[in-house]
Amino acid sequence: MLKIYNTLIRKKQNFIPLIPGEVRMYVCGMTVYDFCHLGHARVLVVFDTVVRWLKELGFKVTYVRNITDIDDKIIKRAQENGESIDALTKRFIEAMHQDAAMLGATQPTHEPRATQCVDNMIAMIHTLVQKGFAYVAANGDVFYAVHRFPDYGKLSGKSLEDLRAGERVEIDLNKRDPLDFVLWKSAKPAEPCWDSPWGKGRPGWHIECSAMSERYLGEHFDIHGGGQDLQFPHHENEIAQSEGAHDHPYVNYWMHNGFVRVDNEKMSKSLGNFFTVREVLTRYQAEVVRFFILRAHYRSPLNYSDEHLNDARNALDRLYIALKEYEIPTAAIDWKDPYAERFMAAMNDDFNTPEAIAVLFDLAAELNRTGNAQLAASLKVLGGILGLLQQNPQTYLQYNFSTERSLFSQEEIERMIQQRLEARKKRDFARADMIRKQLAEAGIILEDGAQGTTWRRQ
RNA sequence: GGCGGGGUGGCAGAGUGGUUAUGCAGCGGCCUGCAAAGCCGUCUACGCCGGUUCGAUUCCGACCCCCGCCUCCA
Repeated sequence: MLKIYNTLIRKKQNFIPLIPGEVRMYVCGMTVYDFCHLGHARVLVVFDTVVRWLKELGFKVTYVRNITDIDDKIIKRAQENGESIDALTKRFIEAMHQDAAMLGATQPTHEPRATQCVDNMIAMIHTLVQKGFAYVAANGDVFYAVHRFPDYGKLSGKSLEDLRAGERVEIDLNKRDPLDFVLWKSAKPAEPCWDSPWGKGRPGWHIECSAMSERYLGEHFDIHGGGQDLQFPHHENEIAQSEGAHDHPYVNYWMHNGFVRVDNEKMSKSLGNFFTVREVLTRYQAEVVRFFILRAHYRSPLNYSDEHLNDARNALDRLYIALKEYEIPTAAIDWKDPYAERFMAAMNDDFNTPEAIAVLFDLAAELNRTGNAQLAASLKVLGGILGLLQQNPQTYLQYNFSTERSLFSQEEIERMIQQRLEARKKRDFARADMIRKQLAEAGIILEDGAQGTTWRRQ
C-alpha cells in the first residue's frame, strides 16, 4: 500500500484516492520569465516520478501542472527587455518544455496557462465576494479577508496571531488587515488587463491555482504538490480560497519537495545563487542530473555542487557498465521477484527513491557476479520506472558534450583501438600502452573485455 | 521572536530498538602483458548530555548547531 507524507498532518498516510483507481494531481509550475534552474528541475523530476509510480500501481492519473504567464516579474522583465509579454513567455515556455523533456519529465495531462483561465478566476473571486470572504477595496483591488476563514494556517501550522507578531508585510492602506492578500489587482497603465465586475485588472497569483485546479480537476482532488516554499503563503491561500468558495475540502494530500541548496543555502532567484538547467546540461548528461535528484529523498535538502554531480555520474556509470554487455529484451516486471519487491516497498514508502536506487545497485552487483541476463532485464525495467537506464549503454558511456573538446573522432578512436590490438598481438606493449595513453589524455578510457576492447568517455 | 525540518562514516545519502544500506573515494587481494571494468575482502558513523531499556544512532527530555517559512520564490 502506498504511503504519502501529507504536509497537512505532517505524517505518512495510506494513500486512498477519492475515486478508486484514479488519481487527480496538481503541481504548481513555473512562472515563465527566466530559464529553469535546478530547483525547478527538482520539482519537475520529483513529481514526474510520483506520476510514473502512480501509473505503475495501475492508477489512471490526471496530472495538471500550470504555467503562470502573467505576474509582476513577467511584466517587469518584458519591459526591461523591451519585449512583449507574449514573446517573453513564449520563449521561456519553450525553454521550460525543452528542459523538462531533457530531464525525462513526461508532459502533464493538462498544462493550463493563467492567462487562458481568467474567466474561472473571476468566477471564483465573485463567489468569494458574495460569500463575504473577499471585499473590494477603494482602489478597485479585491482582497481575501483572511480572518473570515477559520482554518487559515492549517497547512503551514501558523496562526494569525503568530503571523501578526512576526509582521513584515508592507502596510497597504487598501487592506483591512495586513495579512489579507490580493485576488484581483486593478489595472495600471500599460499593463495587460481583463474586464471584470470590479473593473479592468488582472488576477493575483494565488487565485490562479485555485481556479485552474478546479477547472481541470474539480473542487476536491487527491494530491497537490509544489516546492516547500509554496507552503506559505501560496498553498495556505489556495486552501482559503477554494474551501471558502466551495465549503468542502480542497485537497487530500499535500506534498512538498525540499530545496536544492548551494553552499548550504537555498538556491533561489532572489539570492542569485542558481544554476540553470541548460547551463548544467552543458557539463553533465541530463540523466545524470535526474539521477542526482532521485538519489536523495524528495523531502530532504539536496546540495548542489560539481563534486556531487561527478559523484552521481560515476555512480550512474556503474549501472550502465553493468548493462553494457547485454542484449536486453523488453520484459514485464515480476513483482514477486525479491529485488522488485524491495523496489516496490521502497517506492510505496513515500517514494523512497534512494532506497529504490540502492536496489538497482544490488541488482547490478549480482548481475556483474553472475552474468545472468535476466537480472539485466530487471535492472533496466526497474530503472525505467524512475526514468533511468533507458539509453543504449554505449551511447550513454560515449556521450560527448562538444566536438571541440574531443581530440579524436569516433572513427579515429576505433582506428587507434585497432592499431593497439595489432600492437598487442605482436606483444609490442610499449606501443599499445602509448596509444592507450594518448586516448586517456583525451578522456577516452579503454576496457579490454571478453568481447574485445570497448571505450567510454571519462 | 513565532512555526517547521534537520544534524549518520573522507564525501553523498537511506534506514533501523540488538543483524551489510547504497554509491563515490581509500586500502589489500583476484583477474589483466600492464591497465580499465568487474569480483572478493577491508577501514572511517550515527551532534552533545541525561533518561527509559537486558540493549539506543533509532524512543523520551534538556542543550548546542544548521536550514527553511513568517515578503516574491520550486
